[in-house]
Amino acid sequence: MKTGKGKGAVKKDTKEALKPVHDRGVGKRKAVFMADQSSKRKAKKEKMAKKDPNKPKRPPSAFFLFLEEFRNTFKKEHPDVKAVSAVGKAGGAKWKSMTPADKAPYEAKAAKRKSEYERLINAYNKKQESSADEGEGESEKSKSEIQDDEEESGQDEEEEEEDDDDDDD
DNA sequence: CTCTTGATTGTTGAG
DNA sequence: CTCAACAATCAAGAG
Repeated sequence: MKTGKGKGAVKKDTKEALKPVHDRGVGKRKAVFMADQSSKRKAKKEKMAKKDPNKPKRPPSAFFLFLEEFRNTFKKEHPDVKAVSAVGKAGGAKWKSMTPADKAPYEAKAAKRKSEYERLINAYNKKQESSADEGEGESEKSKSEIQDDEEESGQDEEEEEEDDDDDDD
């Protein structure tokens, strides 16, 4: 497999009700118009030139979560091999070997982290808003909307177990 | 930087 | 403006 930096990654519809306006026909509009327009990468570079230390890092995906565990296992079997690259390759191979059902628990956890991440981003966005407005906004007004909170509430730890063992398909 | 995959993000073109 | 889709960047782990 090519390890290009980025490969297939199509986002899912935000809403199931969202039906394709023009069928998937438009689909690869890139083939239609984007002959060799590399403006995309360029535009990014120009526009994205700011790093915010407050910006929360991305949550680990199911694969990463799996890797964490895999590293532990791999380390035991290969105490001499400390190269993360080796584990990465081995993990990737195994990951593909695993069935979606096995990945399910990891995906569930990943989804959880994503929820937390979303909340961080929310706070981060608000913060940007505040500071952007007044420059340094260490104001206390934000207490009404964003609450650091945690505890209580709701960390539901329900494991999403498939009720129906019935395999579809 | 190496290396894995996925997910989030961002830009752009079309409607 | 919004949708849709792709392209790219980034996430961690140890040397």
